[in-house]
Amino acid sequence: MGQELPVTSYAVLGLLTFGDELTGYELKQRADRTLRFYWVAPAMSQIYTELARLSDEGLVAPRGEGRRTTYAITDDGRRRLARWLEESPVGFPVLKHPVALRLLIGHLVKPAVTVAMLRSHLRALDEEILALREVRASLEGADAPGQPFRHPSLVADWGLAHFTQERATIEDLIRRLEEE
Amino acid sequence: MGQELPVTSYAVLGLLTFGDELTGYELKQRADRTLRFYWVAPAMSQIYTELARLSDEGLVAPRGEGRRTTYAITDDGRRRLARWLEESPVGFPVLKHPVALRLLIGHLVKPAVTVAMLRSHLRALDEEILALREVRASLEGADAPGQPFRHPSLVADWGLAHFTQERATIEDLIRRLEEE
DNA sequence: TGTAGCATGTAAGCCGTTACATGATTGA
DNA sequence: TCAATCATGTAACGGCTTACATGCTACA
Repeated sequence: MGQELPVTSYAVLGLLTFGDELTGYELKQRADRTLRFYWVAPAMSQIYTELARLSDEGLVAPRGEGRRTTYAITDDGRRRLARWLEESPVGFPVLKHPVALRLLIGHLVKPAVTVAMLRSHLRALDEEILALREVRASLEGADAPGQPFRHPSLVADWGLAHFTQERATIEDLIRRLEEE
Repeated sequence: MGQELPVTSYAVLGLLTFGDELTGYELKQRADRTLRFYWVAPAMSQIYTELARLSDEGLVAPRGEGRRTTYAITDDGRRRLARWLEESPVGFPVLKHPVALRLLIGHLVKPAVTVAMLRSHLRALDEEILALREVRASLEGADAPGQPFRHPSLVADWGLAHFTQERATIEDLIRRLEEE
């Protein structure tokens, strides 16, 4: 016990710090709803792998027999997360942006192809913004300083600002490409 | 020949569409300088793996014997890239943002810890902005519509806007956290 | 009664990293 | 002449995905 865990382990563990205990299945849903915006949405099978590992390390405690096992974070888990936050190096964000990648080599295709791609990305962005707004709305009422969803709501606001700005940039790019 | 390649293959291949031919070593440098901002900076060994694969598929042509082999994109490679741009689904960006992830569970540590992390990220951002500005500056003079670095400069501008906006958001977050 | 959602896993395999290994060339 | 940089690979392995497999429960 005690080796360095992959960041995704901490991410999953972090999802259990909001006062409830969840099944693997529910954890996957929470990850899809929130974590996916700034980390990843691990595959179902990956969630179970993480839960097994976290369990082995005593960072979560399974409860319930047979089908439908829920997991709660332990005191050790909470301490371990806090230590991770305090001591481990943070690292710079990694962005894998297929739209930017394709724009880079836009000289290989007709401008209309690039513009169509950007428009399609705009639609995808709108959907993401909508989904994130819903998440943000669901945190309202418990998002003041000191309340349980304070930090999640800060992150959600950040995400919304990010998407909104990207939306504006894409629109600007379309404009510039169409002028040519 | 002709199976779907991983996106990173296309990314590496794309770096060879700017009129020059490079060694694996030089390709790595170019990736570190530019690709890393919106895709990844593949490890040296990965570059060589990609070059072997692209070579097998006839998308790049090696030139030069023994030590120091340069690679140029072939006509097939250019066609393949164009087809990829036109036909394959684009996919939404994936962001792995350790700062956002840690902010999410900020309730586990003293506010000062979170603020310190954000400040440190601010410094990292400044370095990235500086590096990207240099890249952008190096494209000047060939960045007008129709010129070879038109698209790379569009992407660089986008990246700068993105980092600048993130910088402002982080400063705002620090302000909000310090008010408490 | 049957279909969608809940729930839990195993196996194979790809992508990519780190570590290791080797040697030539250039310039202080 | 010695260190930094250029240059090219191989091996082991970790993280994560996709595909496969199984079965219960709620509800229309």
